Amino acid sequence: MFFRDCSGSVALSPAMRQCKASIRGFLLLRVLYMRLSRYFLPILRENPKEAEIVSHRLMLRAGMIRQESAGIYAWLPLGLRVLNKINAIVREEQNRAGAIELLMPTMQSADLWRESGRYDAYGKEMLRIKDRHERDMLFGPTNEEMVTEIFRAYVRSYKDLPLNLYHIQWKFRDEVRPRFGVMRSREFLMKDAYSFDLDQAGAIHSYNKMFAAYLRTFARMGLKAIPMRADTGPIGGNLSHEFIILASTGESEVFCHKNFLEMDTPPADIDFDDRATMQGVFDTWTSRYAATSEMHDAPAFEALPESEQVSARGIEVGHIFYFGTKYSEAMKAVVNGPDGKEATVQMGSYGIGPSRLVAALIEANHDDNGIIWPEAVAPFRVGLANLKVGDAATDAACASLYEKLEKAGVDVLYDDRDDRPGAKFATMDLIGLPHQVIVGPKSLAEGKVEMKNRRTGAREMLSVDEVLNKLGA
RNA sequence: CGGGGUAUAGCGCAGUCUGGUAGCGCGGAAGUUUUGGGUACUUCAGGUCGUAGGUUCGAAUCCUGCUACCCCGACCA
Repeated sequence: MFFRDCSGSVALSPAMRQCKASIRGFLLLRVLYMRLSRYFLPILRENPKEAEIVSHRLMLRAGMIRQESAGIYAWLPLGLRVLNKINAIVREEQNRAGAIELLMPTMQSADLWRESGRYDAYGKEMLRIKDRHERDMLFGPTNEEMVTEIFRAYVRSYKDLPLNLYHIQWKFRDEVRPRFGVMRSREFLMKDAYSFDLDQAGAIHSYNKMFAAYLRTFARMGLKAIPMRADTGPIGGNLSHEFIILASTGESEVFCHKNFLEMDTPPADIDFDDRATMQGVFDTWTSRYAATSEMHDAPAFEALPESEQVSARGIEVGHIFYFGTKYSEAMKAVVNGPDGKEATVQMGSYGIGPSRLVAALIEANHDDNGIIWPEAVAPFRVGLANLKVGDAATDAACASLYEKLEKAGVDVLYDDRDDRPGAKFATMDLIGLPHQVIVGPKSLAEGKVEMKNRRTGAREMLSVDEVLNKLGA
């Protein structure tokens, strides 16, 4: 606006002119950015042989990821868009629950881990590296030590509690056998949050807050995640839940009450600061039977009426832990309490794997033709297909639709490639955008375009205005 | 970490047994054709056959070492 106003009468300085030009260039780039002919979407027509499970196959075919080493992947533009959408939801829900984002480094000093005793305990899964000065470093598999170090450096008073710090950052665990694409990779993205409280009651409340936030997070992605009592593994502690989504290709066997599939998730305006409310959420969601095979209690499960038993396979998408003073004690993270005495802080940690979630979402949402993205995480909401590039009327209709959708802030990918209709349909179905707007000379002759719902397959013949209306543009 | 396997064009594969200087399909480029569910045809480009060494007049092919990747199990966000 400012530039348009001054461009007419006022002489611009060279710097201003350059600035204006670069802004115009930026806008132009933004428009071209989502034209398929100018995008980077390396689709594979054939199935890569190494991909055993459907999500891995579809991620490779849809040009979302590329393997660079065993268990190490590059995220291509389409995959990155999904990852970012997931991260955005995770962030919103973490913030809503009172967690605060920071960013810690991937490389850590071994000394930090020697303090907690985990440098030797962690085993070969931890990637150990020496720097040029022969100092022992490591690529972090998790961050309890580092966040505790940061906490103890600054926090001295109980008045600064409770505190929950999180980041979304790449982790490395040198898995013996990475497989299933990004489902079990060595390098993976993790949202890890760490809570600090003065006492156990406070720590339980922090745990419950994350518990509720996780239920909301997964629900927003269209996933029904079931919290299951879990083993704590090398993190330690005695209270822990895994969040599992049911999928036939899941890695673990799970058992639960069928009611989980119908339970309501906490609303957005629930009071995260009210202990009773949070405890209520926790109690409700842990009142029914739910366990992974490691924690399975067969007699208790079989005591349920058979019609209420669900025995299935599941994918772990989140894991939360309350471990008390395991790290704060070893690393001397203490605060002065109201009584003037030093108290060792109570901690918990809370992980979600966004990169794994991408695969899990595909496992839960696909058909023979490809991926079916839930709206909330779709790389683009709308796919606009021009069935006859070069036809003036079709080109004009697409350009107009494209521009209006863009202006309304609708994520749209415009397939303007000079290609056969069949190829475009196949591409759209493969990459799974929720809405397809199909524009060709036949329907256009009647003043209509076709809108197809990827999930239901339902097609409607609509006017351009009706399409814009439906998409909220 | 145990067991099994693979490595030849961007992807999927044949050729290896029986040594003679590399081929098919898809994809890519150019063209003609076609235009509402991966169109057909023509032409073209693209490979030091994972790597190092050995045997041989000659190695993708035979021998040895190494590396990478995949699968099955035991382990894990």
